Amino acid sequence: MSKESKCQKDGRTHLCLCPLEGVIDVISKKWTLLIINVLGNCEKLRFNGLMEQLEGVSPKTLSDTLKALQKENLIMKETFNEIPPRVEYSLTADGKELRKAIVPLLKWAAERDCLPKQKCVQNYRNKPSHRIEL
Amino acid sequence: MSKESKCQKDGRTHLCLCPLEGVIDVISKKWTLLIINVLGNCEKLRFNGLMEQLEGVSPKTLSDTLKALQKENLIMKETFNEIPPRVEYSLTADGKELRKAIVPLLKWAAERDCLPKQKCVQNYRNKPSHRIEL
DNA sequence: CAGAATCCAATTGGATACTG
DNA sequence: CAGTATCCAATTGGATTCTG
Repeated sequence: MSKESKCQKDGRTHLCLCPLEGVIDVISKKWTLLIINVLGNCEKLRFNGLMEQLEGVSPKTLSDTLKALQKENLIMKETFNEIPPRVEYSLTADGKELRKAIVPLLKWAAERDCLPKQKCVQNYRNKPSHRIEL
Repeated sequence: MSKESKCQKDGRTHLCLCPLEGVIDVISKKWTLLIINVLGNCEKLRFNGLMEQLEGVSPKTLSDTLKALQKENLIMKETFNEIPPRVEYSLTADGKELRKAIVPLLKWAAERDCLPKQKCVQNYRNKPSHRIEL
């Protein structure tokens, strides 16, 4: 989804950034909510730590998503000059706000597991990224 | 995003529906949050009413999204046998729960309009789908 | 370890025209 | 009015291999 949408004002077409559409860009990316959530749970995580917590994400996708989240100022990256390299990701203040804001959504989602089609009700909570710590 | 993910249990691989991933499927669709929001604002809306409120959605996309939301039992459709035809969409109880759950997210989004890059701060609130009524 | 690079399949969604 | 039918361009994200 494009971040820019057109607004009409006094006959001229110009660009605006609509926050609601902006947030949809952010949270609609497949792994975003999960990342925000686990970083909320764990405080700091390294690249491979995230790979594990997320279970199934590819390095490319994770890398892309992390960059997008940094650009949005939702997570921060701390690099240590060591060998082997160490990099730690954590939520920014904005990211923590977002995490708070999605908690009701996560709870709503978690409570929907009474749907008939599900077969793995007892198991999914074992997935680290599905744990919600308040 | 696929609705099914694999879970391991006692050596066997079987399918499960993880609610957290399920909800991401739902809300990550481009117009979903906007639809849930305007239906929360307006109670009942007809197809073309939604088209107007949403400003920029194509009939195909709206139609697809509405079907998906019905399937998820988030909105309901009421058809009247009249000519010309009349159809009204509204939130189900589940949909209303979802709406409540996303309010913090919408507010968070609305408060982010202090970002530097924006040029249309005064205007976006005029977009009906961006109004949030509590 | 923390990614970058490449390639590719599937999904998404927009534009447009048409219909009961 | 409330969609459906087509067609198509762009985006997304997975698999895999490689590297500082």
